[in-house]
Amino acid sequence: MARLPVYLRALNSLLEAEVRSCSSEELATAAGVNSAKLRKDLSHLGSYGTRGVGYDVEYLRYQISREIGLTQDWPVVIVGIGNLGHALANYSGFSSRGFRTVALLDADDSRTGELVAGLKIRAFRELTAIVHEHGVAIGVIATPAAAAQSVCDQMVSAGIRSILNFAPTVLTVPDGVDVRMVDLSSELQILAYHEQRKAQLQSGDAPVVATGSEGVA
Amino acid sequence: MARLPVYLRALNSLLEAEVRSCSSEELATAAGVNSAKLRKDLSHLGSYGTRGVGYDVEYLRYQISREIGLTQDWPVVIVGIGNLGHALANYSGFSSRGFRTVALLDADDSRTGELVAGLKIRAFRELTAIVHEHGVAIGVIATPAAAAQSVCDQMVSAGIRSILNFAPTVLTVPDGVDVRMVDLSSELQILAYHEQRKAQLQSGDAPVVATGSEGVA
DNA sequence: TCATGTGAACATATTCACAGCT
DNA sequence: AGCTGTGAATATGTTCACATGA
Repeated sequence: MARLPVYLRALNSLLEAEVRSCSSEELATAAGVNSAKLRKDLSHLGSYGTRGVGYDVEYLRYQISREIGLTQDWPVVIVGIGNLGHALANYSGFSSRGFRTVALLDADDSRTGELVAGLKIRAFRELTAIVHEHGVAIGVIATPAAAAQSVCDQMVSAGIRSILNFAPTVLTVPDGVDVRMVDLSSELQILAYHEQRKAQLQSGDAPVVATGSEGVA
Repeated sequence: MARLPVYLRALNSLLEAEVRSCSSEELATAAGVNSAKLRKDLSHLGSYGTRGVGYDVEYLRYQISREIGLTQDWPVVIVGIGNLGHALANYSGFSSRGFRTVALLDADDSRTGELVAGLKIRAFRELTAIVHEHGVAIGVIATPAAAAQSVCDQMVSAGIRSILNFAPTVLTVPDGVDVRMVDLSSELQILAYHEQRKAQLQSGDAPVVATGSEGVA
């Protein structure tokens, strides 16, 4: 189900190109997946295609939006307005998809009142009041790692049950709370791992199984 | 293998807490995974544990670092110095793990020379020269979606074979080039999906299979 | 005739449970 | 006695290939 947003984006760009209808093959190519996988994914939502024809782009786009829950409004709070929090607050991809940033919070009171992306930074202690006032269900953590678990705990007691965590630390949460972690450094590490493999192959090394330090025996 | 960075982070925090040795159970808890999975993952790298005892934290940390390729230096270029590129340039999690940002590039020439995170922004056209000069193998794309494919193509022809893409668009690359995509808005959408499910369950709705529009029959 | 939707085959990933080593 | 490393069992995900229906 993590692929639905990708399909949605592909459908949006087809719509921009004024494509009205498409086959699973076309949409799969645009989304960068195999067409059988796309059809199986879509068949879980219902039968929104027409055999022999394909999918109606606009109709399918609406159905996927509805399935994801984008037909409703999602108020979001962002905690930790450093460089990353700043970037997230300004990120247009959130607001354009039904996510509405209702507050920016920072533990550093000297920053309270500072204007970022059209919103005034508020004190972290206002969290609970803001969550209740706006019915916030999703919280974004962009603090340093050391603060993240505490911020998370307070989000959970304020009633937030979905958390997007950019701090490089594992968060512990009660059952019923979802956390998604985005670790920028892990992504680079995974690339480095593959890059290293490619470099080894190219330099003609045999795939290394032994460490080279065992020798004798 | 996407979990190795997580294990590495867990080992680093154990080291900070001056823990010398740990069991698979402890490390798995710290990393937020099942202990059997952790042991199986580690066994792919080699036998770095001691039966009846556990793992030496420092030794295992080194072995994982080496496996990922963090014992070598990885020069990185970041293209697109908007809010996100700015945040990435300042992100300490990169530099602290062997990744060295050697250049910040932006297509907007009016920004050339501007100082960000201690580096001067340079013109995008310098890409190839920079890649060759520093032996850059990893490129980060933080441009708007519309520019991403073109930036990607030029990275590839400059010799970059690993790309971290923050632009919300699917990139097409030749064989042998790795792309990892980080889509901030997709992450929120996935949370919204689960949140919607939780709300439905709580309000006592039966899981909806039919659309409600078929009626008669 | 054509492309969807889907069972069946295949592949990959996770978990269990215990043999083997310290 | 205790914890790793791993085969076997299970679960999940992907791809194939074709019956089905517009």
